[in-house]
Amino acid sequence: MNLEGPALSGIHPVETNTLGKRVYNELRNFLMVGGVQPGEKLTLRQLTAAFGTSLMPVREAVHRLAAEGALEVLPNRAIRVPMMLRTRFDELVQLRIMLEGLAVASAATKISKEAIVQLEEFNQGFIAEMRQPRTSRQSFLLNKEFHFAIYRAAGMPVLLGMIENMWLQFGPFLHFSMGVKGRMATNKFAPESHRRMIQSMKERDGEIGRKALEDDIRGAVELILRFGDIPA
Amino acid sequence: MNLEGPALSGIHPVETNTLGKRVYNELRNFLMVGGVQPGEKLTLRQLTAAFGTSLMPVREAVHRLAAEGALEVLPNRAIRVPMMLRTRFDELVQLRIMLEGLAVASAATKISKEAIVQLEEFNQGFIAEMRQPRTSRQSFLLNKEFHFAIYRAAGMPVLLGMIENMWLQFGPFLHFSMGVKGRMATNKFAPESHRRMIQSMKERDGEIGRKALEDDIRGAVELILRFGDIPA
DNA sequence: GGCAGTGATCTGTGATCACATAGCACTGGG
DNA sequence: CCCAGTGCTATGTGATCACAGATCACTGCC
Repeated sequence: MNLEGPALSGIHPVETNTLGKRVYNELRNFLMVGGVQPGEKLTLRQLTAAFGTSLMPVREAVHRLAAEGALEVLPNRAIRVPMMLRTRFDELVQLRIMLEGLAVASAATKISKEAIVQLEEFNQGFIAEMRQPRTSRQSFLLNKEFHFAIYRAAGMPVLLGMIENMWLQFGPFLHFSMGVKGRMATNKFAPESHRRMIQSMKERDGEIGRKALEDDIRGAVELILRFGDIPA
Repeated sequence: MNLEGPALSGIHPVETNTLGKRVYNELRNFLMVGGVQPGEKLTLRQLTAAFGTSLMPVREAVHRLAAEGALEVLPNRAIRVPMMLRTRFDELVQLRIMLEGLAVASAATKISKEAIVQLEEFNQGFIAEMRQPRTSRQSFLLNKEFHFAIYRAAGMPVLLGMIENMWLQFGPFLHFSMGVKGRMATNKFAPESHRRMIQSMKERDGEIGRKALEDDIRGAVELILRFGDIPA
């Protein structure tokens, strides 16, 4: 059997082997898009039933998410989604602006031309999706892909992990604005700040990109604060 | 039995209940002080033997440390301490300066007078310890306590967790400089920058503190680069 | 002599069982 | 009517067993 050449063009890397990781990824995505309410309690056995596995993979996934701050184990050993307090929200916003700002600035100095083209495609898709009256989860995903395409280009893997972590912890806040009031009225100025970020990449000017990103985040934050009713 | 009053003055909170957490803490400290060599492989069963428990608590601790970037699970599912490459080292330094700089600046605006007094005590102890010819692990611990007393005063719990994580990932680098060349020749200028950090707290000037911290870190970094021989 | 094939051994993963404890509805005395 | 006491249920934690896959030394054919 010839293992070289085009015969293998249709082969994909195996779909994330270990069961624990699959549970982790699904639960993670579920949290990141605001699938559960802050303060809501989860139980291992309830999750095992949902995923159809045994306790073990769920235990691993939950513990890992707890280590990342996306879940919380109370002194009672009960598991819940962290409460969303205003102080925590403000801290997360401040950290996001700092961390993602650094990533944008770093990316501006080293992103490839091909990646910039891809950025423009993501943003086109994002804009098209936002024109639809009924903003869907798709717009969220496209927005996320746009942002992380930049962050990946920064070439700072540790920072990238931190930023993923921030988005993860931010997820439950989205529930407040998106879940309650139907799908969130997406930030109207996002395409504009995205355009400025792309422009900064072309001009290799990190500080312009950093400012555009800050505006992008603050735009979303304003919406959350307006619609979200976050407890003090 | 009267549970109020001074009868309970000698009671301490129970020593970190769950077995998994104890293993996690011990392994964590071991890694943070550079107890294992970068690239060294670990096995669960070897650790279970060392800790005297069953596989379960060790599995939990190892997975958590892997989630935090202090350990690494290879595609072979083997577990090892991450390799210490120069690019990663530089990234960690950059992030430490940014994150810990923010913490210092934030602490300067809100730290209490009592905490400042405690800072001076830590630094006195640190200086005294450094005068000893044979610099021990004690000086490392006092230095750590000094830094984290400031970071805790910043009142930013999420940031605090990130910084702990950075120190954890930094640990194996210390092995290079401390383990190989005997105990590291501690940064001679550390007391000076510590003094400047204390001064900035008193004057409520975050930017002075941030600069002092950066000098402190860069001083240590220079030592590591000089003695450590970190692979490219 | 080099190397594919093979078997034993070791390692991480997943399932199942056992257990201490938290949570809670119920009850009976005040 | 309130509340301490009590037993039941559910939950997270830890131990043990089973298993697939990786690693590696060995072997025997080319």
